[in-house]
Amino acid sequence: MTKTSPSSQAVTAWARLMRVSRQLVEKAEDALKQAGLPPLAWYDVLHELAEAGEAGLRPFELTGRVLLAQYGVSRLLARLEADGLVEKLPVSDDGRGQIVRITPAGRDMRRRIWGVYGASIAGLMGEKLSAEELETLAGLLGRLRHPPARE
Amino acid sequence: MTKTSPSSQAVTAWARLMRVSRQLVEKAEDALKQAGLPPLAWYDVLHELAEAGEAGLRPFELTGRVLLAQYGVSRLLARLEADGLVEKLPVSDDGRGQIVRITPAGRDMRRRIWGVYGASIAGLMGEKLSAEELETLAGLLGRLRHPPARE
DNA sequence: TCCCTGTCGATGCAATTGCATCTATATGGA
DNA sequence: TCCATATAGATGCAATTGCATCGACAGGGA
Repeated sequence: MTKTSPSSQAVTAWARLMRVSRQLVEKAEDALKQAGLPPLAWYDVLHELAEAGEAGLRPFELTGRVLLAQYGVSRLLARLEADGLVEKLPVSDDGRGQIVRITPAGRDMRRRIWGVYGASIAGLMGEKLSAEELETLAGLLGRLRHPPARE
Repeated sequence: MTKTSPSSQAVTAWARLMRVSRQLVEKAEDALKQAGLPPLAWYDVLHELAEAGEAGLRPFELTGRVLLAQYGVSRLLARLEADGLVEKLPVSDDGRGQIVRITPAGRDMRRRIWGVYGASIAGLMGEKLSAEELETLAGLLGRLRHPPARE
């Protein structure tokens, strides 16, 4: 049976987590928008595809990695393809599916987004906490993951 | 001048923060939805208004406290009023404004949401980390706030 | 008093998101 | 083989959100 009433420490930590995470996302998104760059979700997808390399990824694999619903991935990929940042290839052994691969233009866009996004991260996190504190934070957050997770 | 390239620790902590916070919000929202209750934003507003008591709050004060844009507050208050959870009163010394006050039905709704929301917090945070760890987490998150903040 | 500028709150419209469902293909069992 | 069920991905429609702007009033200076 699960406890139904949270401790005061849990409530405080929860409130901070909610507030701070939303503030930081907002800051990072603002910086991108101001630079005339697409939103963070685009970066996430381009990043995953860049890591996947020439082999590419199936859309359903992406759905698992970025925190986006299936229809969100479908629509985002449509936009990325329309902008020439990714390409869709048929896959031989499954007629329903496709392979999505990042294009050179996509890699370039990823780099440009990172220029701004990375600077935001440095300013919002790197300047506020020491390397040790950041590791502590990451460790604690890791233990809150759902599902409890593979390291 | 601000650093433009984040440390690996900063990137890891950032990624965890983004992922975990979104997962937890999603879990909490799902629980509310499944219980047939309104979303978290409703709770935030009802909570602030409950704390403000009979004096109520001006909408622009709410805008500052909950992380919602001005038009978001305006529209949410319209819905809450339509549902009888809050009431809007004219304010004598400022003809543009209004005072928003929670109603008994609003207090009741807040309690009902808390029954589910509090249980989510207990399950998602209280069960995963000790009281000390929660305090550490809250402390670290607090130092990431924007603006750097009044304690 | 009369503007000019600023703030409060609301809203029209476009873009985005969520939900439900659809089509197409795969897979396994009778 | 044929059917029932499951999975991949797309999409119509409704609800929500963001952006820009509006109307109403406040506050100050000339």
